[in-house]
Amino acid sequence: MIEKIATIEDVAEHAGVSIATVSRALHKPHVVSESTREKVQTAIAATGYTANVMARNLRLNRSGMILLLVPDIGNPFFSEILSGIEQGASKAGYNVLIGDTQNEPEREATYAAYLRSNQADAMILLNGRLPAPLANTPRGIIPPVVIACERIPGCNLPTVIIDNEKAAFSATKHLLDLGHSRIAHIAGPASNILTTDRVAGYRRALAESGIEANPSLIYRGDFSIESGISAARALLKDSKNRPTAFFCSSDGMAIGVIVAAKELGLRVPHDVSVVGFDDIHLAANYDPPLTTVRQPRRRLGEQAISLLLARLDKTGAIPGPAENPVIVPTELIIRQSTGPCPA
Amino acid sequence: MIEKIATIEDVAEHAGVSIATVSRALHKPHVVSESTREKVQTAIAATGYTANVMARNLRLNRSGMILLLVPDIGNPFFSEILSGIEQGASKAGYNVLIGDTQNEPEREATYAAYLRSNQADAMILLNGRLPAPLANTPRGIIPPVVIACERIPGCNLPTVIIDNEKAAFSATKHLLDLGHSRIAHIAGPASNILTTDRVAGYRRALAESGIEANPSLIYRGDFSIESGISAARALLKDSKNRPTAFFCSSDGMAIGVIVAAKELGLRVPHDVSVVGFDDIHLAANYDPPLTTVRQPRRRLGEQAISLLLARLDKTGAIPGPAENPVIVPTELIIRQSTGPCPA
DNA sequence: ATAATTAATGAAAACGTTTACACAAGAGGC
DNA sequence: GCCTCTTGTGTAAACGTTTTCATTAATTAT
Repeated sequence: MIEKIATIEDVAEHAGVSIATVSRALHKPHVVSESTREKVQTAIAATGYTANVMARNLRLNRSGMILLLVPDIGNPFFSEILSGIEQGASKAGYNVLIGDTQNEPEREATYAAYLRSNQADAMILLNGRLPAPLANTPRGIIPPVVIACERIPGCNLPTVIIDNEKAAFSATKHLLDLGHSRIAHIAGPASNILTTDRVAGYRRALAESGIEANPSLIYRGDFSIESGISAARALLKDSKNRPTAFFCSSDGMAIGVIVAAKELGLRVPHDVSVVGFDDIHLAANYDPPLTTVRQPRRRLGEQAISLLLARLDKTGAIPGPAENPVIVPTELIIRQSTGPCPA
Repeated sequence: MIEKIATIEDVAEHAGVSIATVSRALHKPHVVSESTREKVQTAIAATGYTANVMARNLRLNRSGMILLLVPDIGNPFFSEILSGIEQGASKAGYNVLIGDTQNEPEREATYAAYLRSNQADAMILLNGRLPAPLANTPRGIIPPVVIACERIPGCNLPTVIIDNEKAAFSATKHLLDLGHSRIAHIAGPASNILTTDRVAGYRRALAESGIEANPSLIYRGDFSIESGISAARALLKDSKNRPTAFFCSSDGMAIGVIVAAKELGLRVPHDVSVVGFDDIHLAANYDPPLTTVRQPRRRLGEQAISLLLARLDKTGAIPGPAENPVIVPTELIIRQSTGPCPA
């Protein structure tokens, strides 16, 4: 007994109509008479017909797929953004295909080619870099791409981000207000625009308090717990003029700093204050609960998908980037990892 | 200037050959003469041709898509499994489409329908439940589906899991060996087979030590930190005969227990020992570092995809579940959240 | 009554591929 | 010189849809 999947032709035959009528009964019911509509319905039930989406998409010249490029799907930071995107996409009848690029330009290029090969209708970039095939798009043609999380300088595609400079400023300001002056900054990777923006905010806050930024207090990590640990170990070694506070560019690195501080017998926040970035779920339940900059991750995803859907709707119209980039607000969440500067 | 994407026909014309030859030059190079192969190559370069994957897939009657059903993509537990799957899949030329079911049977059914509608060639289930459309597959027809993480009783599809009973046994045994006898168990949701298996392992360990399991020491959570907190609050309230140790069915709940214990001024492990499950990345860096059962998540994913690929290869052959289920070994990682029972 | 409109349907083209089949030309064996 | 093989290529059918266009029947307007 061979499994034969029913096609539209089987349905047509069973209902005694043409395949065109079956198709219309499904997609433009108002244009087909009630009696035949019923016949088609029973035929569909009888044959167990399910439309072949691939054939449909080929005809319609769309894939129904939105490609999402993320640097690392394992990072919980991205999963909530993803969730916001997924929800908006599926409401609009799209599926979200996740491309885990692992920060490799090669993989980015491979995925970006999906746009050309009709495997995806549009793309959202969370990776902060324009894939090669996209970079040399002919002038005047705007690809269906939205950038989220990290702005890409010199690229005027629709973008939704947070104000990293401002967020870093307020985090640093919080530490200054607590009386700290030796404030270290554990930054992200150098290649990252995030890093530049946050360092700038950190610097501005110090400057406004009349403090000259000390380059030896800026350390470069990679957002991971481990990089936070090693940064803190290095910075806290010299017990004489060690920093009394850390502003970290991710919650992971902040946790790393706390781990290292405890290792050295330092209490947080009594001896050392620590501010993170992102407000991952665990931040509230770490010991001590983390003071951090909350990124509205779900909102970020929602905004990104809605920008993209708008772009896909206007078939030929200029997708006016009226206010580009879209900026979603952050919030400094003060918990118990920060306290007054020790005497 | 209208953007016109080159088709195989454009290439054929440009090279002065038929479209059949172009197709062959691409997929069966040995069968076409060297000179035309070169002509085709230059034509491709000149036109900027990229094959339309959708058309190709329609013709070949495949989608190149593997559907992965997960209950919650936001859970970091799944992301490493995903990573293992993704790697194997992309090596075999497949893409992985993630279906976040949010534990809703409706969404599971919607996604499972992708198999019928040719949007996916195969499916991997991490959600521990057979989607409705799959449940009534005609006898004798084995759908291209692999189950991972949670076995589904009465379902003999290829499965790859850990031995939950045994893992729970060894975790509980570890606590017994430390002298604990009032050992609480924070279990997972009742609907979950995991829960049953782990409770059984917990019970067996107690029984082997001649301890009768006390039903009031078994609490039901949902794997979240929050549920761990409320379970521990309830169990630790009665300071008289409170448990001295907790075996938790997830690291999240274990962290919750620790949060609650600290809240009450109890020290871990001095006053209370805690064992988790999963060994998520943070477990090693929590305070204290968590004793936990390590699940080889990447291996789990790799095994699942390799089972699936094997199934997809043998076109009609019986995918002999020679050893079904495949069991990947777990490991008890002893860190500092467990210690001897207080006097 | 007849012309003009509307409503419902079917035939066939199209989407961009892959591949079964047919065919032509050249190579080799007798 | 003829038959057979091999090699390379083209023609056309198929994959399962949607949609344009034409056709018929039924309704309305004149």
